[in-house]
Amino acid sequence: MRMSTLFLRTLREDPADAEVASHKLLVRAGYIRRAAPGIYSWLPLGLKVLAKIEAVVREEMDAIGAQEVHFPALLPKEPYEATGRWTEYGPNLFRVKDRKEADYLLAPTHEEMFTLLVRDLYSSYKDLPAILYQVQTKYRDEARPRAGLIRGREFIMKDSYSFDIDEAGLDASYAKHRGAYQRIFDRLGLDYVIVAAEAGAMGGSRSEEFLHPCEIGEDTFVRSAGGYAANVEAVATPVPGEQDASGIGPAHVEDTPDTPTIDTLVAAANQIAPRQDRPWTAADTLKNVVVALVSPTGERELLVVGLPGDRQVDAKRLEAAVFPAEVDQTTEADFAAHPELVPGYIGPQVLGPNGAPREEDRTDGAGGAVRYLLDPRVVPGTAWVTGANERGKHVFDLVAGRDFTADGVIDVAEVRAGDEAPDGSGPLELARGIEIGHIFALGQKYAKALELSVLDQNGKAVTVTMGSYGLGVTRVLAAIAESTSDEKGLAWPVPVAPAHVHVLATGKDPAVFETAERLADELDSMGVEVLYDDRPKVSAGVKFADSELLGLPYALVVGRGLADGVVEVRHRASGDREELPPEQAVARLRELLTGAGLSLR
RNA sequence: CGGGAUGUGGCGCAGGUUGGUAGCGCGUCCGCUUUGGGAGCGGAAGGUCGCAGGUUCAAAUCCUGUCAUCCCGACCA
Repeated sequence: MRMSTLFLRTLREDPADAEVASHKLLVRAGYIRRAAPGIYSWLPLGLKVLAKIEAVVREEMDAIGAQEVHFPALLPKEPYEATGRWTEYGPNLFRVKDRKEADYLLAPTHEEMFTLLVRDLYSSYKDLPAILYQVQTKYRDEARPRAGLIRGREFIMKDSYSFDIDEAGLDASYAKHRGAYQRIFDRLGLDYVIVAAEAGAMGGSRSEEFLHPCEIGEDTFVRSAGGYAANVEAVATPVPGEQDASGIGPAHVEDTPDTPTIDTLVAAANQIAPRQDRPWTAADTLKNVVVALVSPTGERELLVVGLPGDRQVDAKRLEAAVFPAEVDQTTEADFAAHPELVPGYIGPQVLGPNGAPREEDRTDGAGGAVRYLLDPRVVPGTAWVTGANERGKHVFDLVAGRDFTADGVIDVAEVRAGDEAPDGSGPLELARGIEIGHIFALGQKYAKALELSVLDQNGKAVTVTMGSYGLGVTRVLAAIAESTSDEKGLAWPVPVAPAHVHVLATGKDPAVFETAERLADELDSMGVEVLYDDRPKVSAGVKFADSELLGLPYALVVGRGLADGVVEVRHRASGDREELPPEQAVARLRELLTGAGLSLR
């Protein structure tokens, strides 16, 4: 490639709408351009990188026996109605109508299509196992696209699907994918952790996420020194043993005027009913948080979550826990429908099984007691200070199991650094990451919904067991850019760089250009991908700056040193420079690239 | 959905209170000079000032509405 004819314009200034490094630099360096919010056009250099990443992905997928297919991005709604996702996916689904007003969608993922394809073509256990995949553009109408390619509304994903006769087969397919993903990210030079995740939206039984640890990541995950790692949405709180409450006196109501918050309550408790052994703390209180849930069919229901007062409800954990219902803000009307909920003084005595009988046929959330779910820490025998359902009053020594019960358990309290790992492997630390891959053991949800079964050895129909495995190709590209770039620009690792060596001819001496061109040809003939900056009348400073912005792993500078018989080899990532005679420089580059795993002629 | 900010040549921005010829930097084009760290000088092209109404002799500027974009938030009764 020659810079003089390459379709490229670099920008000196950051685009105004970019916040994160990968976004700013990919736009400035002319790899991508914004077409609409969260939607990007790909320019020549960007496409080269994309192709490199896709090639690695394809090689490793093919290596586990997966076969590539390609579905349309534009699909009819029927298959998605069959699985319920036409509604479950909610506003995140791009919906379109054709001229006959028929509903279509831009696929956010393709479980349905793969399932139907296999159902149509396969009918025997002898056909299984099978793994199919595609590299396809996906569409999700994100509420808030951000950070350039990291959270876009259009993005490229490799999605694959495994089809097995039983759980053991699924386990094998799952393990194959896990291994393939590890090899892919290793080859791409992208740091990652594998964390336990919430199967949530895909309705599976178990799943793991591949996260690239990164400050600007949107996923919070935890890990312990002992090796436990999980998405914060999937952390299971260790359940303490039941307490012996026999020594705790009966619950008693106290006047606690003007204590609508946990802080004011704790202060009042220490005034009104001080403990002998230690002061009251927020952890002694039972906070009851009202949330409104909206089911996919639009039914609204109130839910009260009871949790220790020193913890807050984690919105993402809550969303994951109540899926497919959505969490909505509570309104005046919600409270009007439930006069027993006294804001600031809500207590378990009127909630769930402790409250009024349910009127199950009501769908507006009114009538009967509000459903009540407890944090796992609130085990039977624990005593709490909590609301007395009357303005200005709280109840003390209210014992779980003795004085109240709940409809169930919900593990949605915030996870904090220092919390114990559920497997006892030590305290947790919190970190952020970019989700670059997600593997799901789906089970039979889609196979059942779409009636995918095969005949087994006995001629009996058996529902197929599936897995689905996503890998965000464009997001991986952004993650690599994010983690390898510096203040000067991009700095691609060899396996994904749009080209390997940036040959720069600096100066105006014709000998410089002749030598540069000859060296570029030499490199090219041994299989090195070369970007040659042959632009005349462009100053050395501009070429250096562009070269650093574009971020090829190595630069070969032919310029003023040529008079002394040397050229310069520059290492983009480290900034190292070496001066060598031209022929040695070529040999040196060959050595460097071979060392980076490239096979050259 | 809530809050905040912003919409002015390809990109980044000023101008707006005080209404009166639409400006600067980068980029692009032409000429000359320059050429190892985003060059200099001279010339040039390129803009319905987001959109729609309104006020006014006159609107980028004031008023109303609307659309869009970006950032933060989303529970903590």
